[in-house]
Amino acid sequence: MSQLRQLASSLGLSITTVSRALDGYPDVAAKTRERVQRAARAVGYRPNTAARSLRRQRAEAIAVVLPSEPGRVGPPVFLDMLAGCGTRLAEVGFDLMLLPSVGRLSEIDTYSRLVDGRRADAFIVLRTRLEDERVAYLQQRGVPFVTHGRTRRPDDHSFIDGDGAAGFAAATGLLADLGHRRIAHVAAPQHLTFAHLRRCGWAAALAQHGLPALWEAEASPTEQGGYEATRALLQASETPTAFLCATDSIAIGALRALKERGLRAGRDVAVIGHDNLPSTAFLDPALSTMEIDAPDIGRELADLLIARLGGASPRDLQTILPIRQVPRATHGPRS
Amino acid sequence: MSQLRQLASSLGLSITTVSRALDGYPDVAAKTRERVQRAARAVGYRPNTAARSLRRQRAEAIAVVLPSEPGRVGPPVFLDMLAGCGTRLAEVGFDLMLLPSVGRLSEIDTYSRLVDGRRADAFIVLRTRLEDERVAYLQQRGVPFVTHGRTRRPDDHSFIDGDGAAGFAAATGLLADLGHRRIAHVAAPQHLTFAHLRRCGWAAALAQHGLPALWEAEASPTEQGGYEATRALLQASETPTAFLCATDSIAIGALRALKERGLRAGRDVAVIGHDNLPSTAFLDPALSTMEIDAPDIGRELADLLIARLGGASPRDLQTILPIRQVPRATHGPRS
DNA sequence: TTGACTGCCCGAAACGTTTTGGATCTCCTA
DNA sequence: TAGGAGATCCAAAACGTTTCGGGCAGTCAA
Repeated sequence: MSQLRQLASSLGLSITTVSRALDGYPDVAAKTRERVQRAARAVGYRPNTAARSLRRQRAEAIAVVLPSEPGRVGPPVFLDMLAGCGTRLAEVGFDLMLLPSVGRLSEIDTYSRLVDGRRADAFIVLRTRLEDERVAYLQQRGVPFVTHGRTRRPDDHSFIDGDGAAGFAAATGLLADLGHRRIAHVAAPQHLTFAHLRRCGWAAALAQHGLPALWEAEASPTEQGGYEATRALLQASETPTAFLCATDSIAIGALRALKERGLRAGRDVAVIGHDNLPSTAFLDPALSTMEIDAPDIGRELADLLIARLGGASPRDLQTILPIRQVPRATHGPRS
Repeated sequence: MSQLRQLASSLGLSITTVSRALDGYPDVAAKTRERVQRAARAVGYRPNTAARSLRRQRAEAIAVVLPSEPGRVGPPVFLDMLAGCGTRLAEVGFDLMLLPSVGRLSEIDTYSRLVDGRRADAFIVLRTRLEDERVAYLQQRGVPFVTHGRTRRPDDHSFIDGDGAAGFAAATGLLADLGHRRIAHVAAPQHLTFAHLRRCGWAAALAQHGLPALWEAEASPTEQGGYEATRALLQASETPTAFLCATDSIAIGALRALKERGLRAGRDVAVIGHDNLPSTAFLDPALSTMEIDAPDIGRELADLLIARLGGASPRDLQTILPIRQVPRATHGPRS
């Protein structure tokens, strides 16, 4: 016998009344409601999720499809963000589903499985790309979603993002003010929006300062990628005096490549990263970096999603968070 | 109208037959089955998850409750592991749910919500503790689960774990063979099983080599923790010549503390970590470390879970994976 | 006294599947 | 030709909730 039926008969009430009492409907006597709630708590009653979502026509779940680029899944900070996001979602009764997808092809397949099977009510899209087929798919299907990062046309969807362009422009300006004239950018793959925007910030600031954008390399977003790209940049006849790296992982690889050339970061050459990975403060020299200036971006992401599910328009749910510079020892005075 | 009903009527069949055809029952004519499958593929039919799991009495989902210790959620490698695990689980039709839990109290609460609401069919328990109430709860409720890491009495449940004791014993032996006589251990919190076992390995190897276990500190498993603990160890009148760290994060903090004292890792003093974090190969000097020697531990974890759901006994589902030493530049010849 | 209204409660339908327990038809054997 | 054995198929029940559409007293105003 179903739990609810059991509870109802033990109270001498109908399942209707018990259900309504627990859901807080007004047409239940206050006394009855209290009696029901007490009894429910006593036996530890929880409605069966499948039955409830079948009847209610929603899954009470949010899906995150992990974009599995070759190598690493994503920056470690994803896990913290998802934790914060899940905590907030739990407050309003939603659970978080984590779906890894292997190939590029299976990515949309995973989405459609979740949408068609009504397994998820909304989506979180990570690592957005300039042209993002996931966004296109969800828009076409009319499923609510929020992206972490923008796309080329961010106007028509809800997103949360750091102001990478401003952050990288500021860092570039900082380097220029220190006297650097040959400022290189070690970029992440440009189809990723965050990488594109960071590069834009760098390029814009160079133009503003009348400096040439001659030194630039695209790296896979790993230490190895940063290492290789930096070595390539050091082949030039005139080598850069500053290396603005798209991520801290890239910067760590860059530091290694520079040291192998006998260049001391923070003295002979400047290096700045982005993400403020936990380890960067303990490197020697400590890495100058930057980070999104928000206490809990996962929670903010969840808030956007909740508002979206509540019917708010995507246009009103677009958050760009400021970037905070974290100057340490590697952006050094020099040139 | 339900999708299934629609599909059935468009084919001139009953929903029973369509359902059975898709599920591969033998009492459907081969011709009919093929016709049904083709039609289902054409319209992109997917059974409604809620309805299916209501009827089938299982959620087709596995839950991971993230233990949120203060500070960081867990080692970044968790995300990769979960991705591998989810990929394997998806192959047999299970989805992965990620549930962050805030306080210690809400942890069991989260478990019971999922169990009572039949939201998950099985659990993955991360960061096991010597005395683990989560394990006790799941055992008492009779819910299948697999832990990542052992408990004090691992015999009665299924787990996957690295052989931390052997790995740390081997590393200690390596240091002893290099001539180190004062080998310190910078431990992680000892209520965590992995930390306990690593410390056991260190202590056992010291005893075997007739060396004293005099230098030891417990650190929170972060760079900051390693930094502080190492500084404390350096206060001793006779300071250690080798620092065996429970994790790479701790080791990175240790490296910093040592450098501040003018001690060069790999020359004046030896440091070894564990986890082989992506950045450790690019540090200068590159960190000597170790790691679990398995291509995809997440997938193996999923395999255990699948076997467990298939009815296998927990005793037959216990995997201890070997640890591979990753010697680099910091375990240096010296003493 | 009657009718409308309110406060509280309940029976039954509905959600979209899976599965039980036959029903029908054909073919084969005795 | 009867009857049994297979091969296909299907109607209806079931899963455990939520919610629609009343029903029944009691109260209040006319």
